[in-house]
Amino acid sequence: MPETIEDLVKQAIEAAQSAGDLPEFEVKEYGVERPADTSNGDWSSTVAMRSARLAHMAPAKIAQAIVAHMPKSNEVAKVEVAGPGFINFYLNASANNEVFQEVREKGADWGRSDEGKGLKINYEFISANPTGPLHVGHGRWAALGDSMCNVLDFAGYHVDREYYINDHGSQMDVFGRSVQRRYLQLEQIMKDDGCDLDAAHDKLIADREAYVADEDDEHPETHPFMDTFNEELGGNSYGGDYIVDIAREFVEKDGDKWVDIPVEESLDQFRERAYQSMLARIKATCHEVRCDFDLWFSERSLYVKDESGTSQVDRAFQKLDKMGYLYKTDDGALWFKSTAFGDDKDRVLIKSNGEYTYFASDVAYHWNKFQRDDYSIDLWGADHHGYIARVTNVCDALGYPGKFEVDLGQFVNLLRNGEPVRMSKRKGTMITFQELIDEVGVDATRYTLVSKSSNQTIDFDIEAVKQRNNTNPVYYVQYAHARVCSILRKAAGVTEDEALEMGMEKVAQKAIGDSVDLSLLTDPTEAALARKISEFPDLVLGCARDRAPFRLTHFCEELAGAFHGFYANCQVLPSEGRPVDEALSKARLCACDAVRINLEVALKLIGVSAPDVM
RNA sequence: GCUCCCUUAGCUCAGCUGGAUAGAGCAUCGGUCUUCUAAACCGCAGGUCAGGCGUUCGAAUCGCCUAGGGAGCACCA
Repeated sequence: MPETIEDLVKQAIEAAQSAGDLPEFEVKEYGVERPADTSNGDWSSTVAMRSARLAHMAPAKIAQAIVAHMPKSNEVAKVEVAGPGFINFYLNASANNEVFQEVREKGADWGRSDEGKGLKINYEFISANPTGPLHVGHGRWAALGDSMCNVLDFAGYHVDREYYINDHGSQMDVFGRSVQRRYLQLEQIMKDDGCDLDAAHDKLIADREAYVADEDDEHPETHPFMDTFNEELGGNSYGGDYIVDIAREFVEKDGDKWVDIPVEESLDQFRERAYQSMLARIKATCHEVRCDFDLWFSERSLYVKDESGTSQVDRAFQKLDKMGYLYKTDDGALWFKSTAFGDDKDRVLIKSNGEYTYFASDVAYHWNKFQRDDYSIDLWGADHHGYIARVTNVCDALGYPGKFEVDLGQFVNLLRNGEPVRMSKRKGTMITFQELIDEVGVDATRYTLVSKSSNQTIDFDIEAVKQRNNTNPVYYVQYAHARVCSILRKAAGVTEDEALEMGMEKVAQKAIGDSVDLSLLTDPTEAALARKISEFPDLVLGCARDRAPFRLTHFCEELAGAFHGFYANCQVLPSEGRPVDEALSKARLCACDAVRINLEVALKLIGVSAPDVM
């Protein structure tokens, strides 16, 4: 429809110019948009105001000249000049309502486009270390990243979803040693107390709880195991309960097999198997929140030597070196000339002790991405913003300028009844993302986490998001969907079970039939519904372009609101005391079905379910 | 000191790449179910868009400055 309006304006201007009512000038933008207020029409053009300077005429005069030469159209009922020079278009009812049938024809593809023309985008997100469970912040990246990928896919891009596993650095050893220590403690307790594994496990957890509760370390006698654990690992350890849980898996599988083996000899076992266990938990959580990846990329793989004896990191360095972007300092460290691209300082790739930095991996990793995809987007937490310049610069240096983008997300504050949930990294206390979704549910969690602009910090109040009432927008939207389904079932004369079996598509078809006269829909709430639905394709494009999936939640609420308003104002099915003409009823059912489809499509994009019954 | 994000109604936030009288939801108050799901609808009230200067036909939106809040400035990952 915006194209139609733009075309009409274009023709009108040309006609006005050849008639001599307007001077010759070049139009850059026709400024076709939807007025915020419906009383200003269905579509509007600001071309007159935009052209005032070029035409040397008052905007209102230009607008009048354009309107005077406006060609007739079957779809436009009225064109008016308003305000300082707006040209407002009022569509006739049937043109406005056609969108209901259009949605039904397109079904799950309503709003899909090929705007991206299949450009291959690599979208990397979450990428949490495999040394601990996901927390709420990661949950936000899951909700945001997955929704963003859905939107990009829907807008015609080819999206590769990727999780980068930081399984290479020294934190992996720390992780392995932590599990190893806990394993030895479990075995020790079982031996000393003569108890079973459950009791030993409970003892360690209780010891940990005492440690966490003992804020100023005034009662060390209540947590001897935690203190020994910290002491033995020199404070370089992971303390969370999950470490004990993983250690427990070792006891279950291997018994006391490792007790008398030197710790350095069993470390590989503990590190590797604990890693796999943790990764499996992370994958399970991601899957549960409907966030699945195309590739779990291992950082280690970048260091594996091929037949030629070089790794991906080696080859990436060679490439940079050939272009003159690397240099060594006397202490043996290897540097990337990030300042050549405007960074504050150069960045270390290999430390003077010979170890590779995290950045070294990232160089090879991003190079790897560009060999597979056309464009790379990383979703990072706001605390990593200082890291953007060096990676961007390395992508430039590798020959991919303008192909790398970072989307930053601000943090999540976890609250309960308005009070901050206390978490201590030192003490290893936190609420995991898994615990969060267990408590509040996937739908409410995802909806809440995606519903705000990514550069806004979120206050996630557990008790508020748990509320199953009108204070929670996710249920407002889902309720609208369930209501629509209920009407369609009733119209088709099928039960909930039958509908489940048939699918709502067929239920709707049975209820509506083939011939529908949409021009019967003349109520303002019906017009509002059509208008809201017709905004959807443009909205999806905007979400993709601006990396702003949160707008979908606003759309869902607006569409649900438009539907509830329509429902209250317009009887769909005839009932006692409220007769409805059969043709009108069918037309309204058609509108209902379009709402159903659009809500399903929009909710699916943000990974939230659309229940048929509530 | 430098970099990034934020500041809009009592609260939580929109405002779609500068447009018409700045909008929702929640909370408060007042109405609406014997009738298609009241998890809903309708209505009242609520604002110096943090402050200032500038850009122009037009600024919550763009630029500069100031104030306040958050995050980051590693040979950690």
